[in-house]
Amino acid sequence: MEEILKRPPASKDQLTSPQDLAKKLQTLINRPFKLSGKPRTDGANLRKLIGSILATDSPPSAATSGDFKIIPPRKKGVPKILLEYIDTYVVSTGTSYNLQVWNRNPDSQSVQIEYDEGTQLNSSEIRFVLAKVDATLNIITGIVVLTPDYIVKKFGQFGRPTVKNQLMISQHSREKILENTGGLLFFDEAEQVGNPDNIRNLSNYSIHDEPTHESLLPISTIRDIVAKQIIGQTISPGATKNRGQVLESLFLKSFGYKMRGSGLIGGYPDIRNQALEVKVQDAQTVDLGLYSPEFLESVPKCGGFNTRNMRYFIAFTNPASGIVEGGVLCTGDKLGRYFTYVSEKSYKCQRTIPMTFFQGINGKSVFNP
DNA sequence: TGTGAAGTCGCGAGATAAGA
DNA sequence: TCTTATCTCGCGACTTCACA
Repeated sequence: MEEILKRPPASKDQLTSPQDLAKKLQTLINRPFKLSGKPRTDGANLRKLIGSILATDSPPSAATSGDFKIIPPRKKGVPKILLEYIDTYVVSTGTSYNLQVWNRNPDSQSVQIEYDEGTQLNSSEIRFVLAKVDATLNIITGIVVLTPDYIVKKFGQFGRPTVKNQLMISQHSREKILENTGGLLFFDEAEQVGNPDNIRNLSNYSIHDEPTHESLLPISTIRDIVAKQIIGQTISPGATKNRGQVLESLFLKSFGYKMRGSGLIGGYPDIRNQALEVKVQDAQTVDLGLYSPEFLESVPKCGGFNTRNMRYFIAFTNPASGIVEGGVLCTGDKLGRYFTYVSEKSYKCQRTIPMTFFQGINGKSVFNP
């Protein structure tokens, strides 16, 4: 993306009005836009396309570096195309579109850019540019420029922020671990929990039952089960969205739990009856979700376990074959000693927009229709 | 069944390190 | 000093789950 687009306008009043933004983007209607199937790539391509048009069609002059401050740390939540103070989104298929806004509440007055002369640009002034793409014809069929207040009035408030914690396991660390015996990095519990003989009782429990003295297995027993029954198993790379559940099923079977109903309901931890959270990972990022051992938090209905003494198994799968080649098994408190937590939580606000809304703008580029 | 919340995958881009 | 490679991490699209 052009460098000029990454700087805010020289002053707030230089921003192109949203009505004029919609007019400028009219040229994109019926323009070819091939979806790659990689969401992040498609989002970046749309941003570049919109950016290239706005950068060449009498854009605002950009502020010079000493004249403004970006307030959020690490520019978190600041719109990508700062020059026009917009974020862009691809709307493709489905019956509704899930608009996700990262690290800011679009309906708040939170300051994003502060000019030295005293004026500010805040969250509620960011404009949303949504492009409806026909996935069959591979063309842009409609553009809509929306303001946060319009979205709130028409579709309702943005939902409660969803927090997401992440952990990084570098390629180097991963390779080192896979060189260990059995490809496993294991740390025993500080104090032994449970009894190895409890495995005989597990058929009487559901994995969602609260852990008890009669159900908990020591983490060393879990290690033996992982080594013998989990490592070497295949989790199909095709099952992209439910690989965690496949791994959970493998544990369920290995522990001897009886499957009841659909069995797997997600939540934290995955296998509550063993105070065990399981993750499948073949990329560097491990998505920890709402709970992270970085922050000590008690876990409800989990026998007094907290995020630090919760047991974690992170399965390293081969990205091509899906075979579990190794992994990490330890309590939460050990994870931070060997891997890196992504600093500061990210959160997102979500707002569902029915797809019928986009059908109404077919062939048009409009502002707050 | 519809909707909001939570979870998953993994890419893009910026930062940093290594090499020429 | 410049270029290239690698690492880091922010976050977009999509899926799934929980619950009213």
